[in-house]
Amino acid sequence: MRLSTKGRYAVTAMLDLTLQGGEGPVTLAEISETQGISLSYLEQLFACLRSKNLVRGVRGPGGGYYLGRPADEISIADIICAVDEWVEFTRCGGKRDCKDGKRCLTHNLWDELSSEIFNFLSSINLAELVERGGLKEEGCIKEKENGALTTEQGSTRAA
Amino acid sequence: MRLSTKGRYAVTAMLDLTLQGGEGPVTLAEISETQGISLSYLEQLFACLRSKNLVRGVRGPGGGYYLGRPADEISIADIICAVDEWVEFTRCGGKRDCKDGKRCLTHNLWDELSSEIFNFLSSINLAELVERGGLKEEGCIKEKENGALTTEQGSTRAA
DNA sequence: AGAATACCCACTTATTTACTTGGTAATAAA
DNA sequence: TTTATTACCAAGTAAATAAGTGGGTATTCT
Repeated sequence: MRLSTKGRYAVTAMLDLTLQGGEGPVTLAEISETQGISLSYLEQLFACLRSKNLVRGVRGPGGGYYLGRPADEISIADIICAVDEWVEFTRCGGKRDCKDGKRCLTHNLWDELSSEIFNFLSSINLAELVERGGLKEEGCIKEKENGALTTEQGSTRAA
Repeated sequence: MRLSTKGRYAVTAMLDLTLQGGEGPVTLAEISETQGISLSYLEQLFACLRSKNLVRGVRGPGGGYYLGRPADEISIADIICAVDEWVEFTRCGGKRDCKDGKRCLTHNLWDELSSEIFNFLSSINLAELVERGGLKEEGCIKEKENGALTTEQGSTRAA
């Protein structure tokens, strides 16, 4: 499981694409400007996204990028997987001794936690995010009563 | 939001601690051996965990580490926050022009997604993980027929 | 023809991971 | 009291990754 800023960049860019996508293709230059991501880095990210058919490029003047399929068919997990490798590394998989069971247990636990997060991210798609203008609306996601939500320095958000 | 292998190491080590914790303190050497993490790297991770009172060290022969509080009061988010910095960087926070709204919108969307993941990780504690030997059991998390996740209501899982 | 765009690749730099080395401090047991 | 065992500490190195640069080529619209 891996969820780094790289994946976040990709999600942010895809959100931008979804928001502006109705009016024809969106150029990387626009996204670069809007989101403050370097153009060439965006190109690299979009090369990944394109290879997974999450976006479709159109060359020439007036060109740019479309979503590769409807926004409600692109999950956050799709995007992060495309750029983030997401390698499920269990070192015990083959080479090392894992027959005592103890090590495998914690590994299994982590693996399941990992796939749990994956399923969660898979259950959210771009259309939902954009429709709601966020996640806060009823029915989808509720804030905790303690208001433990995003802040710039969130290290004190623990329960 | 950040969820790297560093946090995974910490969670794995804490799981190991929870599993073996009943029989007195657990040494870092044991965890290092069991989990295949270098001793000094573990020391660094545990320095972070200790500073947040997630673990308690006992020096001298027969020493080692205990959990800092009951396993059902330590969430996965607690652990990851302790070692992973978890800085919520929204560049638009102050300096750059963010009045056109477009950029802020995608940033807000991401921020809320980020805190959603945070809440999810906050809702899982070590005791649950160990009790169930995993997450798949009924009662905690149910899979929908389509494979997406369901929670009791909304997405704020009962912790 | 020329400009705008995607597309491509090889490189650099900065940051983070993961590990190493070489210690000091406390404490249980010999 | 000595010694071994552990936590604790700090300053590094090495490797991986993230992020950005610079130089192109290929399409396609005007």
